[in-house]
Parts: sequence; C-alpha cells; structure tokens
Amino acid sequence: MAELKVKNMEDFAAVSGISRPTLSKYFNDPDSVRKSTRARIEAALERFDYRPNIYAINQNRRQTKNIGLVVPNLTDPFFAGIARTVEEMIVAQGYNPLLLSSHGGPDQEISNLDSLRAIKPAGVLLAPLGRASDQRRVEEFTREVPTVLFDANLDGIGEAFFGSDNDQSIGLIVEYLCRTGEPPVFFEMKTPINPNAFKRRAAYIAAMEALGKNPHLIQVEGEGWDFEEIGFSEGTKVISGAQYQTSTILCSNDRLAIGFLSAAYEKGLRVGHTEMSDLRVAGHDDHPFSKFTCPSLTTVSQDYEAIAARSVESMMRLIESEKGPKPRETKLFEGRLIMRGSA
Amino acid sequence: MAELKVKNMEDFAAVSGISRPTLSKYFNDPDSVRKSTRARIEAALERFDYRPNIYAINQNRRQTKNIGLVVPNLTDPFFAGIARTVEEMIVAQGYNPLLLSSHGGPDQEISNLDSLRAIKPAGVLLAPLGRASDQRRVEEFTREVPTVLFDANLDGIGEAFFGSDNDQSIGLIVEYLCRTGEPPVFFEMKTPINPNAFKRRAAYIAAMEALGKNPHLIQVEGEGWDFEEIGFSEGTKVISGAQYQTSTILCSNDRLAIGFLSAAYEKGLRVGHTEMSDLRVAGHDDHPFSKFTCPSLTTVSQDYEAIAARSVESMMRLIESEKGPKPRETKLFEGRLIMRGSA
DNA sequence: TTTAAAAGTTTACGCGCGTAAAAAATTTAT
DNA sequence: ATAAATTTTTTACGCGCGTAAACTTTTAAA
Repeated sequence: MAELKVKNMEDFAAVSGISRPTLSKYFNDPDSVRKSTRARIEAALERFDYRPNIYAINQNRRQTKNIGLVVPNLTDPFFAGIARTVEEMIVAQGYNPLLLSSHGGPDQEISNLDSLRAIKPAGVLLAPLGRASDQRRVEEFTREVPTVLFDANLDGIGEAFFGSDNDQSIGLIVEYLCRTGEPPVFFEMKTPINPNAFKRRAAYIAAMEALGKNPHLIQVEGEGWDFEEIGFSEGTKVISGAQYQTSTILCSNDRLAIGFLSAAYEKGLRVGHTEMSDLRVAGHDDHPFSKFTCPSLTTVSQDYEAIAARSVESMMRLIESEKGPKPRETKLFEGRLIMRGSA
Repeated sequence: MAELKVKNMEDFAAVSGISRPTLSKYFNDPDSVRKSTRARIEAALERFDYRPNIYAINQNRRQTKNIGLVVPNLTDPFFAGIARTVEEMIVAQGYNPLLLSSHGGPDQEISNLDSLRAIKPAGVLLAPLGRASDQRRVEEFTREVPTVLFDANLDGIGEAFFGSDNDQSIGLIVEYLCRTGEPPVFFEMKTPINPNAFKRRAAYIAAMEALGKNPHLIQVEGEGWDFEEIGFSEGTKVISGAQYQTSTILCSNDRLAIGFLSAAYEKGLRVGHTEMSDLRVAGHDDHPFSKFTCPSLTTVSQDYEAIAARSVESMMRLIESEKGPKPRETKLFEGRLIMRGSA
C-alpha cells in the first residue's frame, strides 16, 4: 500500500492512467466523461486521496461555485433558522454557501459584501438590513454580482425579491384581534432597525382603517437589536403608565412581544384571552421561542420555507442562464395565523 | 478620469509606477515597505480600484489567512453569540473567519471539516458536538490542520482546549440552591446530544454529595436539539406526575429550563423563591433569553468572552510559531451565578 | 562626503488547473 | 467490416501572484 503521494492533478493522472484534461472534465462534471472512464477515475479516487486544489480551480474558472448568503443578524434565531434553510438548499444545488452576518450594522453589511466580492461568487442571496442599509453601495454591489434579495426589499435593487406580505399577515392578525376582542394598539420601536418594521406599521394602520377602527401606535425608545430588552423595559413603562387605551397589544415582532410578556408577568398582569385576563398580546414572525412564552404567544408565521426555496431557485436561474438583464422578479408570500394562549 | 482598468498586479504596477514584487510585499504586509513607497501605493489605490486576486494569492502562499470556525448549532442563540465573539476576534487579528454550523449532526460536523480542509485554513477553532462527534475523523483532521477546541472537549484531540469549569459552575448553583431552600433535583435528557451534558450531570452528583445531600436525576426522553420542546413536554409530565421529591429543579441547561418554566406556567405552578412559590427552577448558561422568562431565570453564566479570547490567542500562537508539537494546552474558566426570579 | 545597509527593480520561474487544438483511440452506426 | 461519431490523449498556453537572485537606487551611518 505504499501509494506515492498525489499532490496535483498531474500526479493523479499518472497514477490513475487517465489524462489530465479528461480528469479536469470529470471533476467539473462527472457525467461529461464516458461511463467506463468515470468508473476508472472513481476507482483510482478510492485508492489515492486526491482532491483538486480549490484555489487553482477558482482562479481559472470563469465562475466559482460559491454563493454568498448575507443575513442581518445571526444572533436572532429567526434569521439563524432562515439561513440554515437557505444554506441547505444551496448545497443541494451543488453550490457552496458562504454565510455572513451583518450583526445589525450597515457597515458590516457593506464589509460583508466586500468580502464576498473578493471570492467572486456566482451570486449572492442578501437579506438586507432594510432601511438601515447603505443602499447606494448595495446597489453598486448588485451591478457587479447577481443578487437576489429576500426578507427585506430595497427598491429596485437586485435581480429579484422574495419576502412576506406584511399587509396580508398583519391584516390577518388585526382582523382576528378585532373580531375576538378589543382592537389592538400597535407596539413598536420609534426608530426600528430591523427590516419590515415600517411596512408592518403601515399595514397595521391600513388594516385598522379598513375595519373602521382607530389605529393607535405606541412607539417606544430604544436602539439596536436588543428587542426583548426594549420590549421589557418599555413595556414596563407602558403598563405602569397605562398609556394604552385597549386591552390588546399587537407587537411589531415576536421578540418585542417576548419582552413585553415578561414585563406583564413582572407587573402581575394576566395575559390571555379568557375572562380572567387583563391583557391580550400578539406578535409577528412565529419566533422559535414564541411557543414557550408565558403564556404562549399568538402570532403570525412567515412562510420562510417558500421564501427560501423561491430565492434559491431564482438565483439558480440567474446563474445558469447568465443572459442579459431580465425584469426584476418579486413575490410576497402569505403568513399564517398561529393561535396560542396570549391573544 | 479615464483610468484604464487594472485587472492584475502587473497592471497595477504599471499605473502606480511600483514594481510588482514590491507591490506583492506591500499587500502581504504594508509595513514591510518604506513609508514613502507605502504612501505612493496607497495613493494609487485611491485612484484605481485594484484588489489582489485571493485565489491566486492562496494558491501560492504556504499558508492562507483563513481560519475555520465550527460550532455545533447556530440556531442556538448561545452558540450564535459565541461565534460572533470569536469571529470578531479573528478579524481583529487580520485573519478571515469562515463560520460553519454542524446543525447538531456529527455527519455535518465531519463534512464541515472536509470543506475546511479544501480551503487549506491556517487553523480551525472547533466547538465539537462532544460525545456525538465522530472522534476518529475529528482526530484525523487535527493531525492535518492546527485545531483548537473550545466549549466541549474531546480527550487529547487538538492542540488545546478552553471551556467552562462545569464542576465549579454547577457546584456554585447547587450550593446556592441548597443554602437557600430544598436541595435541587437535576432535570436533564437521558441521552443528551449537546456538549457538556454528561459533565454537568457528574458535577451535580459530586456537588450534592459534597454537601451531604442525596442527588436525584430526572432523566427525560427526547432526541435532537429542540430542548425547549423537550423541557416543555417532559416537564409537563414531570409536574403532573409529581415525580420530583423536592420543590427545586436544576436544569442541565437554560433551554430545557425555558421549556420547563413554560410547562410550569401552563400547569398553574408559581415558580420563584418567595413564600408564595410552589417551585424553584434554575438553569445553566445564561442564555440570552433567560432574562425574559416568566419568572426570569436564575442561572450561571459561562465566561465565554474569556473562552473566546483565550482560544483565539492560542490559535494565533500556533499559527505564528509553527514549530513542532507543543504540550496540549487546557484551561477551564469559572462561571458566575446569575440570580434572578426563578430560584 | 564616503560607505555600508536597506529598499526597490529586473528577470525569471513555479504554483495547480482550465482549456483550446490537433491527433489518436474507441465506440456506435451503417 | 467499414465509416462516422464520440471520446480521450498530447501538446501547449495562460491565469494572477509568490518569491528567489542579481542588480540598482535610496537612505542612514560614519
């Protein structure tokens, strides 16, 4: 078994008895060689552990097999979950995902895109920060690299966008809350950093007005991504001050709601939809933990399987067609009401 | 401004008036050239946007500037947080982190290591799955690539290990619970997948015995990483069946505790350390959400800033010294008691 | 100012692989 | 079996950069 070491394709050609160009063809697409030679190659691969040098490959190929994946904040389980789904789908397509988190900062977002540029990716799936994004520089990037946006849209930027239909999903829960009790007030950050927040605010107002109700916003202070903390501290103030004119609170997202529920608990308020309850609280996103709040959180789930699938599919078409500019694709997916204990 | 396009270092040498070898030196270490020429280069960089081709660089360098970072499960906010901290530190050292999650599976873990091998990293920081890991193949990997383990140890594998002192941290909370009320029973999964679980079980038993108390384990069913779900469903059973002989429950980790608290809430049990409480519940890890449970969760925090810092530091020494095998380094950091409402 | 040391330039090769072109071998069709 | 089509082999070049060696210029020391 004194197999000599194969350090490059040349060596492997020698030991396998296959010419280097044929090997090159094989590694780029195993089906592009005759079945019998494929078998011979794979037999040789069993005996010698040779793997093409990825740097040499990428230096010479026009296109790498890398696909960038940028999310706003991996610390947020919601994005961590999406990222995982998308990653899997990219791998299933035979591409190599590179996951980067912007940690909530527009500078980091641009820096992530810069890193990606360096590895000459075939394409990039970007869930942008949204309003906080440096749109100009993101747009610059999308002119160089095929980019599909998801989760949050940036007007006209990128080849496609897939996300949730906030109007529909917020409408769903507003309608539910109105139908089963007092109309909700909307609890949110005054200057939200997260994507979709403004869309949801507008959707809330529209939904309320469509139902002939008076929209009411509670806009709290707070910066950054510590939504639970903000929901908790500002929720505490709201509860103490009785700044709300209803017993129903709709939070802009589940993480705020989680903080708010915690505040309500501390203040001794009973949250729920029974006669004994003081308050109803609802959220949005179906955060992985929202099932375990006290009480469990009524919310609306985003169809992020569909969003992920469609985004990846669209990316593949972009890469494989590689033709001129097509019309920008956009689709919004509907949310689903998740009824639990809190509202 | 009709700057001709610079597509490689040759071109950039032409337009900047600096020879290519000098440019090469500069890009490898800006301080290795004279101040005046550095200034000239950087002035040229302002005018022309040229960036060295990373693939060509890595093909020719002995060592890449890549450092792999593998964590068991990015969906878990605890690991997401650690990963972020470590990532930052790697960047601060001028290296390029590559974050991979094993999604809880040993196959994925090995597959991650394989991907890393392909990019010839200078080193790898690995938080292994632990008991679930394919130790043989991990060990194979560490013979090829300098590897530092953190969070979970694999006996004798890798150049170093840094983690938490479970004996100390579990001892801390067991002592606290015993001192302030009934001795705790230990709530855990019978066949835990996550690292450190067995260490904590042993630490609990030891701590109890040291205090002259009788250790008691509640080992529940359940597979996978849905700890909250397991804590909830099995907690519900435990509460209904009154399988515990104490009013104090110490959970193996916060995520189980979060589920357990949710179960207690549903069952109408009052959790806390006041006279009115039925039950005390404590966790371990200081999970980002443990502050917002109802009631907030008493737990013990891991010093993962220190773990991260020490791991990265050790990695740097490994990379930069590059000498023969040194003795395997190991250090356990102490936990801190985080007293909140639940116990 | 002279001189030695330090830094930059020229020249040249190599890294491992993609890929094109022409020739040779193999398979399939007739 | 022969011709045609397909696949493989041979040969050769290029990708962009690291880096070594010999030489020239600049800087710092004497």
